[in-house]
Amino acid sequence: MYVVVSPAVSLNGSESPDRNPDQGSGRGVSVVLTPLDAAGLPNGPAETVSPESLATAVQEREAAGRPRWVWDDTAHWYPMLLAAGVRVERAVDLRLSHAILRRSALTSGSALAASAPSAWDGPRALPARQRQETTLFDFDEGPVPSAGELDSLAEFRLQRAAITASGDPSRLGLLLAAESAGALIAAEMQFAGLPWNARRHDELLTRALGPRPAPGARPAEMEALLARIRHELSDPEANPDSPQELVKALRRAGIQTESTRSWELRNIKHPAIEPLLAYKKLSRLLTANGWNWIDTWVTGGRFHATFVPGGVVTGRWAADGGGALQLPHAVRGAVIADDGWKLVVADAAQLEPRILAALSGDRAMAAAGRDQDLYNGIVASGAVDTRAHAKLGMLGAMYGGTSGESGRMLPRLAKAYPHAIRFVEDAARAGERGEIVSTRLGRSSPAPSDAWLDGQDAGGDGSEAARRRAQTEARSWGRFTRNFVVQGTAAEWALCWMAGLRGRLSELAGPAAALTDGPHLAFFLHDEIMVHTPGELADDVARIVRETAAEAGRLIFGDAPVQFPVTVAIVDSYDEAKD
DNA sequence: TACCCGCGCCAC
DNA sequence: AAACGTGGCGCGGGTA
Repeated sequence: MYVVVSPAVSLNGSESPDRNPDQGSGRGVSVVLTPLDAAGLPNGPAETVSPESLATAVQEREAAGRPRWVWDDTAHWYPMLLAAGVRVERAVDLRLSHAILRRSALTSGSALAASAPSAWDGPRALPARQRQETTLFDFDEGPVPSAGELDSLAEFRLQRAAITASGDPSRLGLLLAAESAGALIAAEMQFAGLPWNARRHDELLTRALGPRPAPGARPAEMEALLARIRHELSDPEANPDSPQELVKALRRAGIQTESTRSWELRNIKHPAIEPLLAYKKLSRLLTANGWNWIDTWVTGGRFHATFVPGGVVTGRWAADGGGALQLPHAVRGAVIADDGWKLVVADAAQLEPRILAALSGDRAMAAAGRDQDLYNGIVASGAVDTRAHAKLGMLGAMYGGTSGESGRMLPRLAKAYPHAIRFVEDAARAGERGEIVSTRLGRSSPAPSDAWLDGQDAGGDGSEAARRRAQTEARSWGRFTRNFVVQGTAAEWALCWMAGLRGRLSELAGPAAALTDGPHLAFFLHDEIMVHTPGELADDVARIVRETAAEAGRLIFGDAPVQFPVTVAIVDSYDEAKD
């Protein structure tokens, strides 16, 4: 059973749907709930409810039969339901699904793929704090649509038709279910927030930087380092906050450097370098995750990150605000479970090479990862001599690295794991030819831009410079498609993992407790998840985390002989979880 | 004042 | 040792 949730639109246009109404203000249009069968045909009476009574109506239907809620944008509808204490089990996010189906090679012949760009290709609903800062619609392509174009019933039927007619409905069906579940999870995680102890964070900052300085002033530790830098450079004006000025100051002191990047400075022998590197480290901590960050992002002991499902072309999530996907290890000690609660932190071990082994059907690589660290398994097979080399080589193979240690490992890996290496090489060659590549479940890469295609044309019969530029661009796009298939399929695995985990957590404690009263997902980072749970359930959660990881592998790869082990830590503080 | 871009660095 | 994928973000320094 599906129920479409859509704004009521009157024919005279006096009520127009607003994708970003002021939540909770009472303004906004009525909402229609339309029951549908799997083919998209009505199978019950539609009901019109006021915005104020939407949550109650959803709650009632959820309790009665757990329908699959169909709406244009989870980021628009679900936060207000969550704020009212309503959790839904299943949903279809039409906007996220549309983005996948429009581009997928599996649905290239569908009416949906052929349709003109519309509001369905537009951006997600924005969180409240950004609404005044951005225009409502900001399109990369196509005209600005009228809001009335967002006809969720029609779009749902278009999507069902595209999926049914695709060569492999089960793959796309799984992908869209996982993507939509991810949208629910993202909203729930933002609602619950990551437990964040501002006092502990302040202690960490004070230990590293000194006490919080007055606004605009440097912390004491940075001031002390600055004095040392200036002394060692014999330059009382040296300014490490400006790369341009710093390069000049370094050159005046006889230090030849092209940039002020830490890795370049690290190779220079000069007494100013050590305090300079320390200064840069502290400066980064201060500006990115210092006291201002706490003031901006921590409220009520929680960091309410905005996760953006589908925000990355490969299908990875992006984040918006607070740098949620780049929380530095230096402040993870401030992530502390509530009293009597635990953090269950789980990390998929060597996820991407395992994904590659499964994608390519490379039995030797699958064997290398069986019941052990995959990189150690590669060493044990005799292909390379150390774990570091195995890791470097595999990352290079998946990223398209050619130089250094990584490039030197490639021939050995290609010999030991020919199927795996050929798989990524094929993806790279396809990209270089301008072709599209797809993940296991059917998310396809974007076509190269017109500028890229023009460049390739120009390289064919143009000057030597044009030819070289074309080759450089071709190889660059090849590195993108090479990585796309692995990173994108790893993202699918992670979505399936999370979706399965979410379901099992709600079974464990009951759906009523699943928002914040019981074990719930609190954080996600590409191949790592965190559950905030009452302490007495932590062992159960840890077991479920492992089981759902294995299930995700079976869902996507069937009985492929590749394991997907996870390292699980039950801790009070995020920094106790080993990386 | 508002915007834009390059730099550098954080995460995976 | 630094070149090889996906991102976000704050800053300095420039422009409109």
